[in-house]
Amino acid sequence: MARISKEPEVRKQEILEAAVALFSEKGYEKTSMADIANKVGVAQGLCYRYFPSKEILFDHSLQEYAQKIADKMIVVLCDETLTTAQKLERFSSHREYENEDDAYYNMYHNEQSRRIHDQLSLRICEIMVPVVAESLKTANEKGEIQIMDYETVASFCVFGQLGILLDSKISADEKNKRIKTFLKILLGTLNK
Amino acid sequence: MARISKEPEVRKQEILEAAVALFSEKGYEKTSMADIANKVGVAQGLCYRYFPSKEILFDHSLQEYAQKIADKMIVVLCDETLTTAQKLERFSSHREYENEDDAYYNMYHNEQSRRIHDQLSLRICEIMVPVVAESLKTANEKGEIQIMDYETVASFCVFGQLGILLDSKISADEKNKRIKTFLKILLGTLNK
Amino acid sequence: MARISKEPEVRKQEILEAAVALFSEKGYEKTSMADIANKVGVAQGLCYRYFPSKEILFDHSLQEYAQKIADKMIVVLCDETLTTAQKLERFSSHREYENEDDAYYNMYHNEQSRRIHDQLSLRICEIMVPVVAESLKTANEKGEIQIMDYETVASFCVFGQLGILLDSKISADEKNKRIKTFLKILLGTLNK
Amino acid sequence: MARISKEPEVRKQEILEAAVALFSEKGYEKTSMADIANKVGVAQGLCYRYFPSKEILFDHSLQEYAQKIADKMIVVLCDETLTTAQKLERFSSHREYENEDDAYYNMYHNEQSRRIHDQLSLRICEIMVPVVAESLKTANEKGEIQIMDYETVASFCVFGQLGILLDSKISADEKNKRIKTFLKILLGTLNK
DNA sequence: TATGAATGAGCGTTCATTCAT
DNA sequence: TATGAATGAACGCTCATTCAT
Repeated sequence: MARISKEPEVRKQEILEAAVALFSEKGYEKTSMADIANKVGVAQGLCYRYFPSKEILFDHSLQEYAQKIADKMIVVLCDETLTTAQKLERFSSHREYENEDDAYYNMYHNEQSRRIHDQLSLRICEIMVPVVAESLKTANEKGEIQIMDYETVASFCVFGQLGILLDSKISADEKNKRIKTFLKILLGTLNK
Repeated sequence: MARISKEPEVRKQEILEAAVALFSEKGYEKTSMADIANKVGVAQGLCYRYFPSKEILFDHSLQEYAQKIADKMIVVLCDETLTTAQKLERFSSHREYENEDDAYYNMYHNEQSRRIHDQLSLRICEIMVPVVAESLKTANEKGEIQIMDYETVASFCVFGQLGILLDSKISADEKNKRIKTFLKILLGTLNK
Repeated sequence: MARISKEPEVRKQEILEAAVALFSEKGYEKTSMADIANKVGVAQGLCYRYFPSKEILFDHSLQEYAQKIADKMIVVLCDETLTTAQKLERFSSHREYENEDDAYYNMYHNEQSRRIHDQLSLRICEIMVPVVAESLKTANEKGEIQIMDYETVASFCVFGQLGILLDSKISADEKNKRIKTFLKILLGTLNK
Repeated sequence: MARISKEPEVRKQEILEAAVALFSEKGYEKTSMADIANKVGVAQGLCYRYFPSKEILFDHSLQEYAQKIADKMIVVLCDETLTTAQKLERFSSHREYENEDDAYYNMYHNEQSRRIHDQLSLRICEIMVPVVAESLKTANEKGEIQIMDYETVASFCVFGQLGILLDSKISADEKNKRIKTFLKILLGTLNK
């Protein structure tokens, strides 16, 4: 086949994107390196130039996706024009972070890949905790709220949402409502 | 080889136990059905009499283990001789639920099997939420605390701990302290 | 389970019937001894009391079925009230030998089991040749037709139909017509 | 092991030839993909690059062999230097189409593989019927014989031989004689 | 005669990875 | 940098058959 050379960085990213899409669609085991190479339109061997093993490629994919979702959340959190209350409002509306258009959408909605979904959720939370902690600290300094252990509170605020978000029996609207209400009370009453 | 017949229920449990042990030790992919059969001391094919596929055996294992850990937690939660404060005290001391003696110990401590660890943690939380909700309701009726949406609060209390528990950079003692402190404040201040 | 003893002959027949049904439905390889035992409602081991191996059970099944179909054909051939022409008429109407009600019907109509179909067709032909030869001899003696080598003629008459019968592109009516027409001419013109 | 790359077409053919040889020798079930790969001197997995399953490889083998035998027959049928009588003469001498030297020889002579033999015979017949029909048509136009439904006559001529050819109790010479004699009479007397 | 849990060998298939080109 | 044919090891799974009861 015609041999198309590209900038290494570009190729690497292409492979990563394809991997994310396929892992999210079919899960780790059901996705083969051949599938990924195929999707990129590239020889199997090439993937090994950029990622030494499937395992490692998978880890990068997970990180890539988690970071991508987290980045969207961070934009809201760091928007200095919003009050903490407003941030909460928007933050708990999880739908903003997903987009039917991009390759990542499936991961949240394909029951087939629950395993990946679980891991991904945890990775996103891990990324978010320090960011939220920082955000709480700033709010605290502004006098909006007063708490002592930012890390712990942030951790509860972030991971605490998982139970509700992962529960497929609750509607999206209900999820928003519950999370928002709870966080408001929690952060509000934590004021001394 | 000498042929040893057992009650189906017994055999099934034997296989399940071996599966739990091995999956927790080496992870899903690195554990083969042959490994499991070997550990039980039984022909490989026999496993398929009781579990139609490795996937299904794995799901049962996960459930089995999650339930086992959860059961230990539930004992504390339902101990009517303890006050809510005491429950919190003991509850946040996670070590009680693990036991170096049993086959399950590895799962929490083998970095090799983080994937399983993640899933397991989530499954345990899922089991605990309704139990905790019930517990909160009881406490509420006793007048110890006053909250409105037990489910949501329970969900945050349970899943909220994950961030701290899964963080390998925090010592066990520190974990206990942070969780206990946070929950005390949360449940205390939630009183109207 | 309740242990139901039956006359050996009856049991053997039961197993044979179940085997015929399943082999015809799913083919040799896709049918397991367990399937057969299940269908009879009997323990797997029991089948081995009556048939020493699956291979042998299969051979018996094929023979059983071929004989069953052949028997129906033979009835027509041996009906002394019919003339040779009439026999031809009815004989070529293959549908008479199949019956949607019985377990055997599938074999002719399940594209999945072409392999078995092929073998079965040949076995039926093998059974029919000597019978047809005898029939031709009788007709000859009556002066209806005159031929020399009954065996050869019978063989051609019987196997010669296969090409038409096995051709899925020809309708049943057309098959009848072609076979009847050909045989009429052949047998008619063989008169000296 | 030393890695020897070949043109896909070449490799595919190699595998096909090995498959034909082994299937014919030991039958479908007794031949494993490992056997085939071994015979080619190649990794087992490679076979799956060219044939997605054993089943499909088998079908191709059958077709390959049937076509090979049929091709030899067709050469005779299409030899314009022979009269129809001569063709019959040579045609019925089946031995010409088999060759102890080639890998295919066993198939006809190994009682072990009767199943394959049966299927193969039918496949060959299917290939031959239209060719023979065409040949009859040509002969007809030359005025040598006169018949109406080439297809039907061809089908009887071809499939009709099976009973005799497959009968292991008849010697090869006797088979020739019977077939030749019958066909001569049949085709001769079909003239109007 | 009948059960059905247990055996054990083998098979088809997959796939991460390598390497000659 | 890129190809893709080839490797080879392992794995999940099936199943005919056995045997203690």
